[in-house]
This record gives sequence, C-alpha cells and structure tokens, in this order.
Amino acid sequence: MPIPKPTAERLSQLARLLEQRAARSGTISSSEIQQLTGWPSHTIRKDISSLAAAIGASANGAAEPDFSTTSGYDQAKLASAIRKALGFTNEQRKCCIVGLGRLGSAFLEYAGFQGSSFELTAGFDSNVNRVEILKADFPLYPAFKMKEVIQRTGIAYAVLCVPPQQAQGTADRLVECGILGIVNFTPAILSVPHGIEVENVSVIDALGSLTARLAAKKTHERSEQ
Amino acid sequence: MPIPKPTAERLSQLARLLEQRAARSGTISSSEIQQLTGWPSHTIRKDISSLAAAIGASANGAAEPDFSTTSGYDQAKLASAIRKALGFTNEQRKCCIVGLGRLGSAFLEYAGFQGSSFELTAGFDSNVNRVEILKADFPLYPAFKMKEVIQRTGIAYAVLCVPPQQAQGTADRLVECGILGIVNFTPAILSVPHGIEVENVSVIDALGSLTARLAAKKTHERSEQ
DNA sequence: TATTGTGAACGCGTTCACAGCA
DNA sequence: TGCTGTGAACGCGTTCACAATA
Repeated sequence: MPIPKPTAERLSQLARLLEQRAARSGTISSSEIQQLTGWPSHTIRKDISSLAAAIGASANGAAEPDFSTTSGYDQAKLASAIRKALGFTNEQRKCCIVGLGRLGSAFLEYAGFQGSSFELTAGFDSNVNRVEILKADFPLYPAFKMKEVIQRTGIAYAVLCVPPQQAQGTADRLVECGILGIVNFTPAILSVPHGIEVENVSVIDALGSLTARLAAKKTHERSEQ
Repeated sequence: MPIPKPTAERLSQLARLLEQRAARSGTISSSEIQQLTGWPSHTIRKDISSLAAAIGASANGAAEPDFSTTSGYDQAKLASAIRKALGFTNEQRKCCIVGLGRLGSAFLEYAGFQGSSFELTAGFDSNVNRVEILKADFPLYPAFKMKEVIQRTGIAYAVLCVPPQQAQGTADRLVECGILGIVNFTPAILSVPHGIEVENVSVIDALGSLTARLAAKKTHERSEQ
C-alpha cells in the first residue's frame, strides 16, 4: 500500500518538525501536532495510519512500528519511522548547482542538505572567474565540463539557477548529460522530454498560493456566518 | 463557479509560458501545450473550460471570452484572460524581504517580480551594516523598524530568509506587525496563529518531490508492461 | 479532419464517526 | 477520560468518451 503523495509531504514536514523539537518531552499527541501545523488531527492520525500500513506491508517478519503510547506518539521513533518509510537513509542522491550567481552561490553555504537524503557534489557556471573565486565544500567547474563530471560522478539532479534567458538551453544540456530531475529556480517554464521531471520553485508562485489560500479562507468564513 | 486550486496553478504557469513565447504564431493547440508542459491535453481543455465558466459567471453582460479558434487558442488573449481571472491586474500586494544574507540579498536583483501582481517594497536585516551596504530599488531598514514600516506602508507579505534558529522568533514578530502571509525559505517549520498563512519553499522538499515522482513513474511503467 | 468543449464516470484523498484500548 | 486507529461516506479533481464546430 503506497503512501499518497500529499500524505508523504505532510509526513516529511512532520519529521522535520519532530527533529527540531527533539529536546522536548518524548511524546506528542495528534492534537498538539494540529496546533503546531494547522492540519486537522484526524488527518494526522490517518497519515500516520498510512505510514504504519506501508511499514507493515514491507516489514515481512521485521520489527513492527511501536510509536503510539496511550498519550500520543513517541517523537523520536515516529520521526525515524517516517524518514525510513519515505526512502531517506537510502543511498544519497547526488545533486549539482547550475549557475553560481547570487542565488546559486547562496546554496554553497546552505546547511539544509545535511541530514537530508540529498548531497551537493558539484557546481557549474559558464563564468570561469566565479568558479575560481567562490569556495565550497565540493568542487566547482566551468560549464563546459558539465557532461563529463555529471556522467563520471553519477549526479542525478540539478538545481537550476541561471538567468531566465539561458534556462531552457541549459536544461536541454542537462538532459543530454543524463540528469533525471531539475529543480527550477528560474521564472522560465521548461520543456523537457518524457521521463525527466521538473519541479518549479518560485517566490511568485508561492505568493500566489498564499493569496489564493487567504482568499479561500475569507469566503469560507463568510459562508460560515 | 470558483476555479479549483490545482487548475489555477496550471493556468498560472500556462500564462507565464504563453507570455514567454509571445513572439510565435498567434495560436496554440491543447496538444501543443501538452508537449510543452507534459499535462494531458484533456486536462488543459478542462482547465480552460473552467476558466471560461469563471469568466462567464462574473461577466454579467460584459464582453465574452473569445479565445478558441478552430485551430487552437489565441495565445495573447488566453494569457490575459488567465491573468484577469486569477486576480492579477488587481492592486499590487506589497511584500518585504526579511533577512538579507546570501539568499535574501539575491532577491534584491531578482527580475521575476516585474509583471507579477506582487511588489517588493522593503527589506529588513538585524545587521545594520548590511542594510547600509546593500543597494536595492526599494528601501532597506534595520530590523527594529519592522513594525513601523510594515504598518505604515501596508505590507501584506513577508519573504523569510533569516538563519533557521531565528526563523520562529522572526515569524512571531512579523505576525505582531500584522503581516498576513509568510513565504518561508528557511528549513524551520513555523507555527503561526489562525488566519496567517505560511508557504514553505525548500530545495530539499523540491528534490523530495522529484524523487517521489520519478519513483511513481517507474512503478507505473512497470505495471503497464 | 483537426480542433475545442463538456456531461458523466471514476479514483483518490479527506472527513467523519465510532470502535478499541490504556 | 483521553487518546489512537480505521472502515465508510463524502467531495472534488481527473479522466474519458463523445458531441459540437468549422
């Protein structure tokens, strides 16, 4: 029984949240989670129920779950169960940054990758100067080495931070290099062949979602009165 | 008849795409859009159908749509109809950037806001040095002026780019200032009161979605064989 | 023939209500 | 009593199949 995508997203956030407050008392209830996240408690219980089902299905004779005391969930155990079920702990997927301008270079010192199942292993920029000046924990290369490096080191994903005019062209090159997925920080809409996935990340889209949700909430409240 | 949220998101992207290729021939078919975006053509037709319904519902005696020739949709007309229906062209919503480190300061020269319905009107940082050194088209302030500036100028949204340890505290302050929505670029999970909306933007989450989609596609292909 | 347009069926995640348990 | 857990009903977006239009 596969975990539904929206459920997986909530669980992933929940795991982050639990790890953040690791210092607190060992147990948390679904209604406390509701308070922290805004998700209804029954949704959370259902999500965790899906999680347990998914674990039980694959755990043929292995150790059973065992979060769920009488007063909530064991935070540490729940968090690690989520991580395991969502395929974290598996081998790290290698990623690269393409485009080391202001935005791209911000990732060079971004701490969020530690503890995730993704690993930054390369950066590329067409400007050789940048490549030489910037410092990172992983090697930076001029753009013409992209194909060689990606294929040799087995990089699966690219984080695209080039100027919008170069976005589609660079995406095409990345596909040629054998990349599987692109996280697109560019405002451009990318066209890619079947089998390649693009995830768009955009402040503007995020602001649009906010506006839509606030508008929906308003009309909802109106209809409640 | 309100436009469903997923539909609105697709239409929003579609509008961006149409505007990008404004130079091309004036008409585009649903199957061409399928090729460019990967969405099935019937989904696109349904989406545009929803759009037409939404416009027709509010256009009491006003001009009717009129994209839809016999060989596709008029690109320019469709794009502007989408923008109108999704509430763009309305008064701009004011936004501010909070935290002017590497990531936050990248937005100071980000072009994506032009032509959107959002406008950057202020930046804040607790480090007075940064505020004085950085240059932007809009004023930058030290953090202690947040409340005064946000309330005086009517800023509705904040883009949160502070270090993760300060995320929750800063979010709390923003809520006190009367902000309605927060775009959270921090890996921290934020708790906010009812009525305030948070949209999380995270590379890690985006990579996670990519992985999930690729995995789903693989098992789907397997079951098709 | 090549397109849009749409009512109806479907599938899936959400919600509900209540059973189970400590 | 206060919590988790879950089958069943519900609602909504997607998908399908076919009518409509040129």
